[in-house]
Amino acid sequence: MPAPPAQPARRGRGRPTRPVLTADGITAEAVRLLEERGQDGLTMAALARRLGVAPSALYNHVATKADVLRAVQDDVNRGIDCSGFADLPWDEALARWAHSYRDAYARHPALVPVMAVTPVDSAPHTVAMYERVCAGLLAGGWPPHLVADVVVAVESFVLGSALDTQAPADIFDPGRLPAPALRAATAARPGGDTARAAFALGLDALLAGLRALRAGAPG
Amino acid sequence: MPAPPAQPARRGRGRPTRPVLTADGITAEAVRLLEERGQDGLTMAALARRLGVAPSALYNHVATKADVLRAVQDDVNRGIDCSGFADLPWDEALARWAHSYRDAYARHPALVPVMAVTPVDSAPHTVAMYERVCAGLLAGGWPPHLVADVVVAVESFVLGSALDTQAPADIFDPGRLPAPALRAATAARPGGDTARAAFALGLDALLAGLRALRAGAPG
DNA sequence: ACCTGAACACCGTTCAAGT
DNA sequence: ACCTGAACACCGTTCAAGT
Repeated sequence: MPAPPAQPARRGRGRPTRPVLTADGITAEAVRLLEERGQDGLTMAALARRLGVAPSALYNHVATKADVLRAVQDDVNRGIDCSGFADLPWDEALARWAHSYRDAYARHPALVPVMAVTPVDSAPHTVAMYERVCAGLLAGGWPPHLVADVVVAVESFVLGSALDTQAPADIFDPGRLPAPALRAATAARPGGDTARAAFALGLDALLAGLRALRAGAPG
Repeated sequence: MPAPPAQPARRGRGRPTRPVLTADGITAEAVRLLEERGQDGLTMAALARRLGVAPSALYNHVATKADVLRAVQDDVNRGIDCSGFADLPWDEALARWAHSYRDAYARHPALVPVMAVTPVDSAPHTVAMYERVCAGLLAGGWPPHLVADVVVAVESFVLGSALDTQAPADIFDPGRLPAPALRAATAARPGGDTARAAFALGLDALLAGLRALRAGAPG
């Protein structure tokens, strides 16, 4: 959190008597901006305006906008629930983690491509998350050489599902094109939160398959 | 394909004697540009330059850049292999489709967010793809009310996996942060194409789970 | 060291003018 | 109808000048 300066800082146009910005304060404001205004709303200019500062001032604390996104991502990962890996069976822990992970990125879909590609190095909360997940899978008897693949597979499904939450409800409407099977399938689909239903079905299937795979391994 | 004009068109600065551009020609060039220069390389200015035209000329044929991306996406979907749904068991067809789908979007990761969110309406190849997939699942005995969820679940995994192919090899390196389980898991991971290994494991698990679910349904 | 303000090289998009 | 070229309202980023 950006500790509010005891005295109102910065008047003139030189160096302020006390720093106005901190890297953490920039990150916190970026998270808020992303939540309120979405992907396109997070610009360096908008971020600076909300911090009461000229855009160029940000560059004293971050190197690039990608830097800001990485910090925001680590902050989002801080909120993902890994608690199950401490005391639940690995599959139940994985289910809890996957749900929490999906929900977090459904709130921040712009971060999905960032998360899929950004090295974990120097992102402390992200490393802590993976550490708990890997420890839980190892404790659950998964052979070490498969653990990373299991994590990546579940994560790929989670991030794809997070993107899917952004799809409009009528995404599968074929318009005036002929598509009887597609029409039948969408017509038979129950109403409600369809993205959540697809996620639940897929996660159940994925976990059932992983259980079967795990049962075939020693340990 | 943009049929090359029989005579060199366009000299002066008024209306050309023959149209220089077509919507299909713009799409074809956009696909090439995206493959050669990647996401950031696909700008309206670069597209216009390669077509020998001023950027504003594009707007006589497409309404927005998002329009171009939608057309590119439908063109990419044209290349996805749905052949299995005609004569293979549904699970084998789904596996073939998923592999082809993942490979196509691994080549065009910038389209992943587009694909996840864009309505299928007026995208003929995309509608044709979903039609074959749904028909195959219905023919395989899936209850109609589950078909769309199965499609979306597999698709979410595929698109997440396509993004994962863009991750650097050392994405899980925790740097100097303490993370023994994460280190053990990454150290035990065999070399080679790790993204493909994770995709194969996840797809196997997902399909095994879907088979079990399908076996519990009538048909 | 850390801010401001001007500047740079871009974006996507609009629109009057030309044929 | 379909092009050009100028223009608009943006981007992210750099940098000299100020304290």
